[in-house]
Amino acid sequence: MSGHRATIQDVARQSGVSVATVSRALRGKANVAEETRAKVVTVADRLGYQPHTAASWLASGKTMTVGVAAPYFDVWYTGRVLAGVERVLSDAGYDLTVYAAETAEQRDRFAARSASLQTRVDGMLLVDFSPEESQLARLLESRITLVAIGEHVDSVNSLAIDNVTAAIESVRHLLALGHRRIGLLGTQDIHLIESPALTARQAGYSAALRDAGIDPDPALDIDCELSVEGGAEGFDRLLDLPGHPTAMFCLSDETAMGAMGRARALGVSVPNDVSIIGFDGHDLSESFGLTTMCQPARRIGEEAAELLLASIAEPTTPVAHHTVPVDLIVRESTGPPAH
Amino acid sequence: MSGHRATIQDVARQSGVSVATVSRALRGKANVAEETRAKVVTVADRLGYQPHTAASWLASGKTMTVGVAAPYFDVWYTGRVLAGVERVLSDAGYDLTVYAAETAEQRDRFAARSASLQTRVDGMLLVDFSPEESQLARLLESRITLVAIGEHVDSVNSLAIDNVTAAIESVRHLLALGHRRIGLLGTQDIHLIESPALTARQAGYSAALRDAGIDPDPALDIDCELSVEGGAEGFDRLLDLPGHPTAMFCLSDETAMGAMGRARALGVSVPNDVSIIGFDGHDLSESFGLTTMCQPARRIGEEAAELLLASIAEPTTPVAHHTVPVDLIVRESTGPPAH
DNA sequence: CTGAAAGCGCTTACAG
DNA sequence: CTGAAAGCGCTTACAG
Repeated sequence: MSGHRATIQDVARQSGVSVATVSRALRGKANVAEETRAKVVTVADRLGYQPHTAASWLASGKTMTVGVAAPYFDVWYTGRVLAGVERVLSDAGYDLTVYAAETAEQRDRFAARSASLQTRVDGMLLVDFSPEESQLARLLESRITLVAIGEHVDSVNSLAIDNVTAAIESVRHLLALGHRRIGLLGTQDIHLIESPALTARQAGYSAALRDAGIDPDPALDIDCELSVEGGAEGFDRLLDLPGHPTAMFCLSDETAMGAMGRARALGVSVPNDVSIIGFDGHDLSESFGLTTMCQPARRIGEEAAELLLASIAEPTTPVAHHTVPVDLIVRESTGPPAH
Repeated sequence: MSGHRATIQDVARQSGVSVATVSRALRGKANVAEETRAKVVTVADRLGYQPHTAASWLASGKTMTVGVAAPYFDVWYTGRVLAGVERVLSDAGYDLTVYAAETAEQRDRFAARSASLQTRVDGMLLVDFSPEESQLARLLESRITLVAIGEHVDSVNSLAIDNVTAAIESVRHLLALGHRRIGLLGTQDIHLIESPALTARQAGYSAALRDAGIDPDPALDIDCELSVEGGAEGFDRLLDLPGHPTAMFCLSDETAMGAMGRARALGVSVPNDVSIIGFDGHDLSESFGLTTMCQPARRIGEEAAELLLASIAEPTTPVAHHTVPVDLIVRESTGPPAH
């Protein structure tokens, strides 16, 4: 009414019952006379009453909030996962609080807050965030319900693709076309933050080559940023190499499309002069004619959120690691090497 | 220690002071003996004490959390804005809670929660979310500190580009090249949720045409989705038209790139057969050689967050509307019509 | 500089 | 089915 928030006291007073009854009535608990409930609801509506968030949290111990720690909210993969997570959570009545966790410092700060996060969220999603031992220890100690996305973390529920196998399959596609010198683009975060997902893809790349009797050439490992710009820059670096590769395996589609854009600008023909393969299944990969290893990012977000909700509801469920299938989509950006 | 969270009581007991002093010491308030503070900090560290989130909120009235309501977290623009917002907020010690607000129903649900949001966040960012009258009323009534991004909302601080002028400039570029039949792609959300930003761009499109003595042809207004897929579909629809346009103004870069991808697949030459211009300045627009109206999405997010923090700190500041400049970048996707 | 006390606004056994 | 009361864990005037 008159400018200030209505409290449960106001509702109680105006409906002539106790605050305990108001609480029960409004939260749909049993043991409230239908008549009483109707009266309380009417008054609450009229006053525009909604419970004080912090007061409910404090009294009930539940926050109806889930946190998600992820790197780079402006990257396609993260955005997709986030959209999936958000849909499932909001359907279930949960709010979503986001935490940037790309740099080592951010991750540390995040883990250091574990104790207070425990009282801030009911559960936490970790996207491409493989905590260091000390970070994991804090997180586990705080007993926050956790689900890891994109990486298998010991003693934590997780949902991820098999990056090694996916990378092997990608590189084998290039090998089968006849390529022998295959570059690797986008390994910067392997060195910067030891991203396990990327490290696994790198391992798959090496394994596939070795399996074909080829020794991975360190000179072909380009540690450019995993981004459009990084891909463009990496493409240049790879082209400058004496005896440049005839194919490039890019660790993300954004990197791959950056490389293709650079090729277009330079008049380098894809795939005739150089084949390019990406990783993600980005919306735009089809428009680019990009061959890519498709992962269902949005679905991953949804499933992870469902897993988290289930494990919030049933905290004793044993830890499980789920693997999500991927799918190689061959398009025009890959072909046999020239001559 | 022994499995359970340490409370301020534990710290008080073990450091031999009152909880009031612990609170002051840990929150860096003045009027605490340096010696006392040191002791308290030591004990708190040893116990891994961190304040209970809800208890602080309830007692202090501050949540150190900001909310952002935005449509489509997996769209480039939203992701960029979000990344900018996140950076500024986390630097300032604020958390970020996200609310999806794309459908009319989501927006309604969101506005209906105003009273509880007031106790959940210290301020709120509204991205491309021009509330209906009743929604705005609730929001204002709840006295949440608001900043609108992308659209000017009456009686709310805002930060936006000038969509009308930007669209006029885009279309004039095509007119100057000699185009007379210019299609418009991506107007679906104008009809679905009356997106004011898109409506403004549409208005600019019409104004530029009329100004050149051309009557906008409703048949050239394609209400496809503002997305890669939508662009591809819209491209087909436009091409199927008898006497199809020689140029297409796409309301987002994703739409434009979807259209370009379709052109590539069909063997339609851009810009020789048809010119395409986008809107956004998407990372990949350069790789595509796409002419586009560039808006500094990340910067917009950062500035809006700064604005919000300032107005949380100084709630009495008068309402202001800020306009952010845009920049037309001409690339290869636009050229003179073939005739 | 420090402590005792009130208060923030709910939820939840516990009685009845 | 309902109410009185304790308790959730802090912060913040108010005294001293």
